[in-house]
Amino acid sequence: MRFKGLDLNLLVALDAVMTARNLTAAARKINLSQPAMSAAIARLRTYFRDELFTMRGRELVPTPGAEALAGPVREALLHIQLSIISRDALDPAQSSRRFRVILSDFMTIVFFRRIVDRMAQEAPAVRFELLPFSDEPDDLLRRGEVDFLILPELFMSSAHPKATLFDESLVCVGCRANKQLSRQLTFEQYISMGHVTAKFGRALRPNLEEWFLLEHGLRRRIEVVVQGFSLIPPLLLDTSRIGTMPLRLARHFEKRMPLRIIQPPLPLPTFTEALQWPSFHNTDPASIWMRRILLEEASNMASGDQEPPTRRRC
DNA sequence: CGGCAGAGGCCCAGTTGTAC
DNA sequence: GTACAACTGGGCCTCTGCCG
Repeated sequence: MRFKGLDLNLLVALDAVMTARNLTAAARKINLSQPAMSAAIARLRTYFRDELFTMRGRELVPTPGAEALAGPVREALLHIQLSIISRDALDPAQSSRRFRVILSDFMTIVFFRRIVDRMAQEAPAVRFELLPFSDEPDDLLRRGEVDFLILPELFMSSAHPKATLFDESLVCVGCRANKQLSRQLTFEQYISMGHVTAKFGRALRPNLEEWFLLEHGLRRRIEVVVQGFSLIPPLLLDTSRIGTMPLRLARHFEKRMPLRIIQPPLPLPTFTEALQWPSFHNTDPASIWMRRILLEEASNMASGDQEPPTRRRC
C-alpha cells in the first residue's frame, strides 16, 4: 500500500534509525530484523534519491537530507500517535501516562507538589518526570520529548501554545538572627551585603533579579551562586548574607527555617509563571486533562489557597 | 568482532479471473 | 455485485560474506 507513492511504514524505519544511529538497534526497536531494516533504508534511499545515511568508520552518519526529513517525520508520527492511536477518551483512574515536565525547583516545591498530591488521589498510576532547565526547551517541545514547560512567561517562545498560571513577586530573605534585617533594608545595605543568588541551566542563565540589576547598571556583592532558589536558604542561616527569591518559596522556607522575609529596597519586577505544551498535543486527551488540572491548581493558588496539607504520613 | 548488505526462500496481502 | 480460488510480488526471514 502506498501514500503518494510512499510506503508510510518506511517513515517509522527512518525515525528509528535517526534516533538509534545504528541499523541493528533501530531494527530491534521496531521489531524488524537487521536485513529488513537495511532493505527499508534502501527503499527510502530510492524514494528520496538521497543516500540518507553513510558509514563513517563504525558510525552511521545521517546526510543533510536525512537531517531535514527527521523533524517533519517525527512530528507526523507523533501526530498519528496522539490523534489516531491514543484518541480514546482518557480514564484518569486507569491511565499510566508518564508526563515529562521542565520546571524550576521553586515551581516544584510551591506548585507541582500540589499536582503530585492530587494525582495520588485521582490518577494513582500517572507518573511524572520533572526535569531541570534545558538550554533548548523549544527543541524538546518540538521533538515531543517533554509534555510541558513551566517557566516565567517572558522566557517562553511563541512557537507553541501557552497559558498563564499565576503572578509572583520577588522578596529578600536572610537569617532571622541577622540584626540588619530587623527593620526595612536600605538600598545601600542591599548593595553592600553579601548575596546568595540562583542561576539556571548548564549555561547558568541569570534570574530575573539579576537581569533587573544588570539593566540598571547596579552591582552587588555575590558571595555564592547556586543552581536553584531552594539552595539559597541553607546558605543564609547564621550568616549576614541575603538572598532574593520568589515570595511563595520564601514563605515555604520561613515556616521551616529561622528566616526573615523583607521587601527589597528596589522595585524588582514581578513575573508570571506560565505553562507551555507542544502544539501537536492540542488535541491529546491526556494533555488536555493535565492542562485542566494544572490550571485549576494554579487558580486555587492565585486565589490565596495555602500550601496543601500533607496527605500521607511518612 | 560487530555491523551492514546481498542471496535465496517463504509468507501473505493484494490482484485477477471465474462462477453464481 | 459478491464470493472464492489461483496467482503475483513485496517484504520478511535466515544465512553468509565483506568491511572497518
